[in-house]
Amino acid sequence: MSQTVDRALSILPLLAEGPADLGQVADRLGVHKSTALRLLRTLHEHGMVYRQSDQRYRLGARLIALAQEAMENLDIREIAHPHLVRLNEQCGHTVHLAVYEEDEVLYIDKVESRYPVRMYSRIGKPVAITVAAVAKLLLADLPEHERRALADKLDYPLYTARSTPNAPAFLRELEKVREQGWATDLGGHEESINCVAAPIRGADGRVVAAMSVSAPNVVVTADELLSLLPLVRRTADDISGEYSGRTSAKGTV
Amino acid sequence: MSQTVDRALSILPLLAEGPADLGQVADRLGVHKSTALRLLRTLHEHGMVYRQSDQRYRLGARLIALAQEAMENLDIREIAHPHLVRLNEQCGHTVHLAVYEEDEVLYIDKVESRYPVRMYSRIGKPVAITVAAVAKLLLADLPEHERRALADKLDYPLYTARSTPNAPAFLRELEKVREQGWATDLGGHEESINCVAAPIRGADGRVVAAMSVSAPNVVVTADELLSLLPLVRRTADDISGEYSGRTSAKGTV
DNA sequence: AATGGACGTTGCATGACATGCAACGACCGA
DNA sequence: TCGGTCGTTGCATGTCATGCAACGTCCATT
Repeated sequence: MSQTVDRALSILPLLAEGPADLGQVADRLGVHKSTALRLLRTLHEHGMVYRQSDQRYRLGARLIALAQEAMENLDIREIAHPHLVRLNEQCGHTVHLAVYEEDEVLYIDKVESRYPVRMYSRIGKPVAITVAAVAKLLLADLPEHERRALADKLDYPLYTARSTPNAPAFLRELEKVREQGWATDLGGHEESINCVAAPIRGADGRVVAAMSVSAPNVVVTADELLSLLPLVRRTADDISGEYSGRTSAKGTV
Repeated sequence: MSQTVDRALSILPLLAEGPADLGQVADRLGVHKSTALRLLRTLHEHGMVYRQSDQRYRLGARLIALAQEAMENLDIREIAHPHLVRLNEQCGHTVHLAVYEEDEVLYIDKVESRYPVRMYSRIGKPVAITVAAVAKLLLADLPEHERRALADKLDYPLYTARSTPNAPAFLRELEKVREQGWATDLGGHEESINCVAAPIRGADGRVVAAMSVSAPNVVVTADELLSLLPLVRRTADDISGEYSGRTSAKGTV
């Protein structure tokens, strides 16, 4: 691996925390100022970082544009979207689509109940991996050794009293999710929010994505939300079928 | 500028067009396969590219996550600025915009008072975290354990007789601010200066920034300044709406 | 089965180039 | 006016990125 590139890329998450000046970047990288300057200049030429008026650096617009393109290239997203919209029309709640990649789970699509306009605001954000229903489904499908290794590596923040507290509890939960083929998050992330989720599978049966319906319990109780499970699972299965080529888009009404 | 980093970054827009294998990347870059391999490996370690099951590379999840953070950092100031200017035109006083970042509260924008008497502050400078109205709003929104931990860590300098004296008093004040949804600083930082502040919230309801109007009491009394509260809150809500995508900026269709 | 080709991967010798140093200029606060 | 901080630049050094060639593997073809 390349030391120079490694250093340059290390600057990006550093700047994601907030703007930083040259000296701060150099310190955090453990290199000379002039070295940091050259790296930042190169990043700047590619638009990955932006230099604001006070001369401090922050992440650049090009990064955002690239990420947009990256998401549009995910074909699961394209296939799933109309199904998510239809589900949203039927139940009225927020619908999420998420994928797993290298120790992270990301929301890649969202249909917000109250607003017809597609919102990108939260898309791309890593989800609370230890409690989110979609995360459980995606991790439950990993080979056992990977699952175990990942569970040990994770932090288990106690968002609420119902958050998954530690690795053993998480592994037990994943086992349960694996067997039943669906998952919930009942107030594990935010006290008043419940989710119910179902997996989307590829032709080989492996889970390629997961979708969920979320609603605050001031709108519907957990039981009422759970009654949507058959509908959620059917939607997920429809997407699975289309993604793996078993059915066409037109076939599902 | 660094040749190695330059080449590595050139891979990203290339992959944005769609997945590519090692040979294609090497060709497009005009380098040897082994060179391209090393660059891709480094990118991979940082999560910027992802290797899908057919061994082809595509843009990775970390890129999307980074972009998400970048947007959240970039947007608020740009969106807020015209609103701040308009508010300043209406009331004539100094207007501040601040965000919370790693145990600090920073001013990220400021519109100067039209009155000759101006208060000292600088964009990018940490605010007096224990007394500033914007700081109270931003800290009041933190999860309780973080709030408590931070309150214990802070110093409580007695700028004036009305400065917050210690952690318990600060936590009580934060609780009050949290409930009422706005905050003031009446001579807590400088004897003669009063502020009134309101929170700006993202789509998920969390406080992403705070804005305030400040004026010395030789210009307006505290009561007169407080009468501006509805206007300040309305401005903050307008910014919140635009930031979270519920409304669009004026002039854009 | 056998063979050829395409592709990813790995040590290695070479020199291109990234690095740290020191010096300079600009800016800010005292 | 002066000292201090910060960004910037030219340069000598040697680190480290590079291309080469060889190897392993997987398919498709014969």
